[in-house]
Amino acid sequence: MRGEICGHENNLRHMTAPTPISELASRTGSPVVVKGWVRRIRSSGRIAFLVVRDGTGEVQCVFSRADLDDATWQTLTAAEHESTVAVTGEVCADKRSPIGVEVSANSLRVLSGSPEFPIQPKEHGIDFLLEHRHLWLRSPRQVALMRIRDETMRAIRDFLHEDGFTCVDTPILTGAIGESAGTLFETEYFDLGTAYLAQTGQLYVETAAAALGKVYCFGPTFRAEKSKTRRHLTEFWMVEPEVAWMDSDGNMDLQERMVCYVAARVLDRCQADLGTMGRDLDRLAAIVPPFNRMSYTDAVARLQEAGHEIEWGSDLGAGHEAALTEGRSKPLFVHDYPKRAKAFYMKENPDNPATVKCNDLLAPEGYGEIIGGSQREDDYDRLLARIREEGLPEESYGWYLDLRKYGTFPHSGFGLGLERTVAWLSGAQHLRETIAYPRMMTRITP
RNA sequence: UCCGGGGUAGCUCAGUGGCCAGAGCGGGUGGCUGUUAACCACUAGGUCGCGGGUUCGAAUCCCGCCCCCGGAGCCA
Repeated sequence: MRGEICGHENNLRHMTAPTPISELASRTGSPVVVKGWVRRIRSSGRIAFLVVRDGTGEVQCVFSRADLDDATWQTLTAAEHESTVAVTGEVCADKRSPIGVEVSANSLRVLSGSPEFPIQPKEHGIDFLLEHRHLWLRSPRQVALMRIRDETMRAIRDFLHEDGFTCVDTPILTGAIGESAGTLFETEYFDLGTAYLAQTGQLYVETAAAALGKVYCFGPTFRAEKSKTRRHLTEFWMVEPEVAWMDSDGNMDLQERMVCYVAARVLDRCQADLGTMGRDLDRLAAIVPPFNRMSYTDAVARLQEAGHEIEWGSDLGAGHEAALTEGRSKPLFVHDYPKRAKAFYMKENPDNPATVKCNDLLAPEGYGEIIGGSQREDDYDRLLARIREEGLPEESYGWYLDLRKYGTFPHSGFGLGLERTVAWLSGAQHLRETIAYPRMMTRITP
């Protein structure tokens, strides 16, 4: 452990502690030990190049036959793609290096071999790559995506905490409750019958809003939908803020501020990784307030003018969303959808009872819906009526109805899909690359 | 579930009725070079998804099945 500093073994470990590759540029002329994985090797009769990465960066280590003993030279032949090595040498400035320095090596230890590493520096099919996801993660593009995802999550949490939110974790194992049955994963739960994996934390986080005012949950959610598109996973992460005394307009204000904050943070802190992804940075710089807000009714009118076949009252399809966001550089709010197209808990619009106070946020460039949000129905009788209309099991919603029975209050919230947001910000074409181990209809391993 | 595309070497693919099924990459051996997905030569490597049918002859044509891909629906 960290506290144990005495003992021969720990001293040894300390002595062989490697220098992170990210620090080499500031150590020109110094002797160093670099430990990491071999990305590439080019060896020959007189000189050899070993590109080593360690998670902080990568560096080329140069081995000159004339400067090495026979044993070290022989060892080079055992260094394979993705084997682990310890290289001892001196940091030398070199204009040809992308990081300005390379290591003039005088010794090499192969710590572990890596016979025939499956992933080559070439094109592979997606099925093969997913079958080897545990190894694919080592690729530069995947590393960049994991860092962008990490920064996106940090930015979301930082924004919410700076804004006075408290994180309240909601259960993953639940009884029969959620937006709709039929798309829930089931599992046996002792003597209590069937439990379901949560497809949202919203109903629970609503109750926490009555305790803490501004709250959010952030965790994995599960949808047993038989979706096979680039925009769907069966397990994905969602952040769900919920705010007491906030109406639908305030809800959109909050979404706008959060999305802009996150985009700015990723742009600021992930430039190199966005570069690895080939992302156009101007696209992220354009994500600033305000976002356009369009009512569902206006959206349908626009679509009809553009020749789309859509009736007022039916939900927007992928083609409609693409048409509405085409040519835009910022996300677009579409609000006040027809009641019959949306979930039971959304608050009826007093100005137009056929619609509810809700909104989607559609990302540009075809990334689609990254947020769904609404003001919640806070009237006991109306909510009960909606539960009955939808044919939901009334007895399962007792505690949810209680929230309207004991000191009800207007409140709103939304769910932002992490993977869709990361895909959009990074320019990834498919959600499956934005999470380390994507869960899809046809894949549960590795 | 529906629609479309696909399944040939470890990987990416070419091969649409006719000798023993090919290339590049990767592996192995040797050579060579301040190299950048290095290069050159040699070499090993195949149940052409599975089953049946047509034919003198099937990777190739027909039927059935399985699997994968991404689009729709659904949603974040």
